[in-house]
Amino acid sequence: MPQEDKTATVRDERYDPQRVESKWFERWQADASLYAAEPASTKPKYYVLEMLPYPSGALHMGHVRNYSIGDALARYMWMNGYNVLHPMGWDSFGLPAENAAIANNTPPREWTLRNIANMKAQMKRLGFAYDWSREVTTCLPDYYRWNQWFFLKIYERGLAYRKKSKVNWCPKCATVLANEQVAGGYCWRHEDTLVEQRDLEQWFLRITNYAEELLRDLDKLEDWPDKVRTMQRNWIGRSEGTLVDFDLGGTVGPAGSTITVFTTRVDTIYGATSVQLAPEHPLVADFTASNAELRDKVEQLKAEQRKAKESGDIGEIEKHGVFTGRYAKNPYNGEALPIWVANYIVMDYGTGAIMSVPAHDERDYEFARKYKLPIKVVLVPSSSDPEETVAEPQLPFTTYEGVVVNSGEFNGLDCDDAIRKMSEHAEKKGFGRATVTYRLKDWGISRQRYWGTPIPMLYCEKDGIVPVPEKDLPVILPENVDITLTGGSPLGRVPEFVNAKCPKCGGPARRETDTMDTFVDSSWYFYRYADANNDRAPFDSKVVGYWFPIDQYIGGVEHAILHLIYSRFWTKFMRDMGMVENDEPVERLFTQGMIIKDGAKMSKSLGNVVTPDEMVERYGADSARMYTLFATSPDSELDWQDSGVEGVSRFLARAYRFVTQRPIAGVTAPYSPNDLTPQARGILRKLHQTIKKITDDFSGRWHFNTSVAALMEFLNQCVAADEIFAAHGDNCAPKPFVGDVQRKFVLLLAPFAPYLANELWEMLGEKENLLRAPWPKYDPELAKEEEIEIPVQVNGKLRGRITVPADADDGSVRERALADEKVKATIAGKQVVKVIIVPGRLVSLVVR
RNA sequence: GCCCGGGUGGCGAAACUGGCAGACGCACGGGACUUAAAAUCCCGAGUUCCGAAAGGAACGUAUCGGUUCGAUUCCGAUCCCGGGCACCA
Repeated sequence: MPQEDKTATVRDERYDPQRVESKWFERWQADASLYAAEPASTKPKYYVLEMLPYPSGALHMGHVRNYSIGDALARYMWMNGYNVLHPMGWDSFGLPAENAAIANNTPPREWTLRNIANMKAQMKRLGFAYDWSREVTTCLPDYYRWNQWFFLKIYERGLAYRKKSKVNWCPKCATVLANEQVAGGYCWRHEDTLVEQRDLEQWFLRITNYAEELLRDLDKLEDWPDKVRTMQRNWIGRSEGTLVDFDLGGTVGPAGSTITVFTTRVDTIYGATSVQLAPEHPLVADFTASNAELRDKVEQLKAEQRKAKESGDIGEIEKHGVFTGRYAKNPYNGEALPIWVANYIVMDYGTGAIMSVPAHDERDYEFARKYKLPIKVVLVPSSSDPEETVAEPQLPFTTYEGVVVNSGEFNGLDCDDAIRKMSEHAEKKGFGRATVTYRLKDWGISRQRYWGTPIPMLYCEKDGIVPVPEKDLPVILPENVDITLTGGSPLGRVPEFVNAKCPKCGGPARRETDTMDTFVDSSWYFYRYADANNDRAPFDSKVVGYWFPIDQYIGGVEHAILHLIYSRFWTKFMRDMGMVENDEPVERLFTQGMIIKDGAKMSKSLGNVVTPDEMVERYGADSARMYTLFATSPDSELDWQDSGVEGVSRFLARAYRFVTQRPIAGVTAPYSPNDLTPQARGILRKLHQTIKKITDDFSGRWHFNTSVAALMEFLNQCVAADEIFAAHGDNCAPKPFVGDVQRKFVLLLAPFAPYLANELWEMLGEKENLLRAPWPKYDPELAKEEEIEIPVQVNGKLRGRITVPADADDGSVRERALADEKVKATIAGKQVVKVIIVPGRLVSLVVR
């Protein structure tokens, strides 16, 4: 029989991943529709998404890990009958392309597209099942034109505005630097040049309009990691407090001028002994106008603060301050408080001005001690004993568990009441009001860079700021721009780009030369996947309505804040525009751990990098992928060990042999488990336990490391039953049984090692695409153990083991336990006080 | 300083709801096959102690304490590692 001959030839062949993988690679290359999502389907939809990479040149192992998780899930969902959307794209604008262009004299576009081609080839070689017909490349006009379109919509709705704002400026480069290009306050290219802060006109998006909703809706994201939700909550930084106006008494500015301070502890305001201003506070300039000495001191404070901020330790700045010689009136008690300028007060939180209450604030206490300012107690610990005289609290006393004293009409209130009543009082009298502040700032999107989306705005001498009309989009990013020159936005040096006509008056106008932050690109790219080739709109709302929200998003935790907040913001504003119906883009989020090796994060500078290419070459894609899943659970840090890849590779070779030594092709007749030998029944039982285990892992905790371990256990048991699976094993187990075991094993392997699984699937005579083959179902009856071993504890210590039928009742288990020789010896001469039986798990005896 | 994770054999790890700690893999030791090696297959193994052996005992999940018949798991305190935020008023 020809069939037998074929079996004989494969049997001696060793598992050669290169041969197997190149064969399937070629086939998959030829079939573009293989992983295509169906536009309309009666199947339930499933949108699985992995964070798109920046095309830096080559994939690293972190990518392989990320994408192996998503790919396993996508394949599993396909096999479970879902219409799966599993796309990929390129976050391809950004600074490295410009740096590379300068270093290699290659235009950013060319450099980027070359990298994309290389990384796409790597992804294909790794066997990731992406629908490439939906590929999104953010640096191409058919994508970024929609960034521009969105910008116009945002501007129309008043959510984009222009404001002066501080940027990093290197005087030697004569250009703006991104934060990442500033190291310890110095320029990255000129290590001896201090970076300055300059005021530049920049475009901002009003994300703060959504601060409250972004915060509130975090509660809805139950399938996001708590860690990410907490990080976002902190980032938004909602804080309730009170604004209070301190009258300047006409000493400066027009009569009636005030300083507004923000405080969360208005209950302590009677204890304020000074007012502290940030060095950047606008009033400071007025105070120093006629006092050169004071001005110098303030400049010094400013410099100290800037330096501390840049080097990231504003938290440890040594507190300095200077008295301005002016006073402000505390509206609650009329006290005149000295106004100071201090280096630890920052302008970009609250109002840049605080009231200083040394007795009840750590920082104010420290400052007051240093400069010998008065310390006034207005809060004492609430005592359970009303007779007890008011204790002098240990200073500074900063908790909310206190009672207000020395505070006029508010004496005796506890903190929460005092805060409420004193805010109301201020409001009634007109010198203050309760307020909410956020740490979240509006999103500055202007970048003085070349390689980004041009902001579609014009400046006309007559008409001022004029948006580019929608019909003129896209504003194409010009090529052949010299970006090696220094001095502001590179686009500003391209006259053909800058010089334009005002769409209103037809007169000369100047184009905006800044480009957009690349986080704009990644804020909505996943909507584009749903309708990637639409040339009339960013996407069709109906199509997006079908696919959204994203069922599962997978990526690194490093994007927990910026990318994921901007994305949520973008979704909310698109919803308000009527473009989408979902409030949130992502239903479930998974953040995988990073990869370390030899105790440190894998990085080129540390020289501990393992590349996907070398892994694929040495072990094949299946082994490399499966190892990233096997080494540890996906959410943990992965400690890379080359020998671990070897282990997985050995397992795959065993799996190959397991099927090829006796491939039962095309035999699918039913068989009765009752006709099997005990050993074969054991295998069948283990098979169904393994199906359950892996199915549970996919629907639950995603501990794919234990899924792979379960496959290994199963295979080990099969290998031990050699006579069943060896050639000519017919008299040990019937063919239908062997074929059934082999097919199900291959199906279980498919999400983790797609190349090998497809090869074995074909070898078993299957013609149908493995992705469309149904995921095996486990049968609880077949998975059930007949006999189980139960430990017996005496006074909490393990003293014996008994073997009982799986369905034994408590009475017989108890009898067995007490009859066990070792147990009997231990409890001899003692009285059994209590017997605890946990069905199927253990017996615990308490004796005296 | 505050908020999250985490600490288990020689190594990577597992243990889902409080129920046999160390599954699975690596490395290691022994054996089979081989002229030999590689590959493969089988067996062993937490530590310490007792025993010639079969076998047995004690200890053991960062440290100390608590709850419980029983704790890697729950509670309290401490130490260490990683991440996030940080004079945020």
